[in-house]
Amino acid sequence: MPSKNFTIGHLARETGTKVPTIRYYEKIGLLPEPFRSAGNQRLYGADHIDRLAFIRHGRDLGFGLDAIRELLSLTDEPEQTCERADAIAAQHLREVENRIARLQALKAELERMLDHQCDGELADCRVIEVLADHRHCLHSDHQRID
Amino acid sequence: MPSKNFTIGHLARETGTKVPTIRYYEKIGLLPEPFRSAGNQRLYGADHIDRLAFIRHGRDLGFGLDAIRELLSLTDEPEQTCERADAIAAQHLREVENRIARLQALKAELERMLDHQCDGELADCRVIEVLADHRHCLHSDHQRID
DNA sequence: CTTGAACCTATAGTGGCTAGAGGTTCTAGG
DNA sequence: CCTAGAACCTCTAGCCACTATAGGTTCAAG
Repeated sequence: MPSKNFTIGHLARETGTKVPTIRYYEKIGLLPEPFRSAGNQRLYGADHIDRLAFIRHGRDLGFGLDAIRELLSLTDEPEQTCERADAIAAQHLREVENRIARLQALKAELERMLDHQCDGELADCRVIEVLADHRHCLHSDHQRID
Repeated sequence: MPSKNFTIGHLARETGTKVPTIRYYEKIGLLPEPFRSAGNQRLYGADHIDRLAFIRHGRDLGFGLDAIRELLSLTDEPEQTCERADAIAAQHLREVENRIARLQALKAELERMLDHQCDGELADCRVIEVLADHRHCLHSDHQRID
């Protein structure tokens, strides 16, 4: 029987997570409900640390909670092959690459906008001008960010 | 007196915006309340098209609605210098650059994770392994994305 | 006069938390 | 044993920028 020693504050410090975030993960079923003390306070064990660290690391790598949920469920069936885990990671990599590409197009456009340093009045301001008229843009087919 | 001819659907098509988004912009005070028809339907004029196009273009370039709100208010006082508009755009450019840098670190980490193609069982899966143990990462000091 | 598209309002949901109110429990010191 | 204050509890609302749904009204064409 593993030790059930940690308070939620300990778990938070141990994993670099904020306390409300831990309760949030529990509410959405990402962390199992822990035991409670006589006074109704949550008591965690080492297995919770591991699971939460896994989640946080997934978040650090930009995975969404749904992806993390699936990756967690995969670890519960270790007889499976890597196939699904690799697919999830590869899909995420593709999304990250897409976002980088879109942000780089944005960066170029913003730099172009700022290149024309105008010290004059706002009526001649390049920034405002570009915003007011889409035709000033190189690529008018931006996709929404985020 | 300018013509007040367009329905909200026209304005939406004209600017590539969804109808509920236009109503949302009105609610948060980004678009002025338009005239209404006898039957209470919104009627827009050319000035609304310009203003909405400005907003959408700002969004395409990744500006937040607060930044756009300020840029719009600048255009109402054209005797101002470009200084503030340039500062807003420069600040946004810096944020975009930061996001690109963070995403590129992420991309490298994900590629490293997927490099080790494992056809074996999930117990040996590199993806899971890395997620389960932060020490597998090159940089353990990721900042949260978004 | 009827059909159906487009409009109206109002509310709730998205993701991933975060902040606050208002109350209880635990722990250390006196 | 008592008290102060830190840490815990639940519940609700807020963030961004929309998007979706429900349930109703108005408008244009046939």
